[in-house]
Amino acid sequence: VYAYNAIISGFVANNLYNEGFKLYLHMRCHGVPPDKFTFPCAIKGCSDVLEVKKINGLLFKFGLELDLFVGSALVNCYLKFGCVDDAYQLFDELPVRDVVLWNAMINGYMHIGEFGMALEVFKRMSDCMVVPNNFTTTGVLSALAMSADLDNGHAIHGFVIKRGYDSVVAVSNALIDMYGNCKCIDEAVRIFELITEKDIFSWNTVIGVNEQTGDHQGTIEFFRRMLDSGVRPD
RNA sequence: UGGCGUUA
Repeated sequence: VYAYNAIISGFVANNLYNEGFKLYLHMRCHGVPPDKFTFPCAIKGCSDVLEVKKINGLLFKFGLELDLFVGSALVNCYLKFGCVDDAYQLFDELPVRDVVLWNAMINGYMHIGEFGMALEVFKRMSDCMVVPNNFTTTGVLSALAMSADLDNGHAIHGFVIKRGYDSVVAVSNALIDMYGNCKCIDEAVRIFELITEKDIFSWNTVIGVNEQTGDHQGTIEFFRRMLDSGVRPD
């Protein structure tokens, strides 16, 4: 089982979802019992909801129905396929909810365009004394960017500074996107300039934000700086 | 050997 897990995990980590899932089926065919390491990867490898439900039904047999890692993978997968009710029911049944599980709910709602629900879950999470991490923060900021919600965006920005997440590139990138979509171009660019290690997301986002203003010269200038910085355009 | 995040 250890060997199967290692290879399945390798496949899904490299986006070879079908290969990963096929290997999971292969191990089942050969009577190798899967464990709590197998399922999160196998779930990620599922390409349709029926396979996910099949695995979900199997969990009881292995006593893994309350495993947080398996549960998070399921919640994530259900929301990816738009099965909000299944995801919520699972979330509700898990007795212990860690930050990753909350994140899976928030980002799942975001993924299907339910920005209001994403924000609701975020608030509930804080009520439950679970501290949002930088994954949570990037997800919520992205939801606020999509809904151009500057008020909540400002509030989250304050939280980001309080917790020191402003040193995390992905968080800064999400802030740039949020301010950009809220038409606060100067603030977006200010945050961009503060990033010490600008990545491909930083450049793409700031270029997109700047271009919205119709300032083509500025956009070209950002692009030139991007090339100079050694980040390859994609 | 395991689950969640930012642009397009």
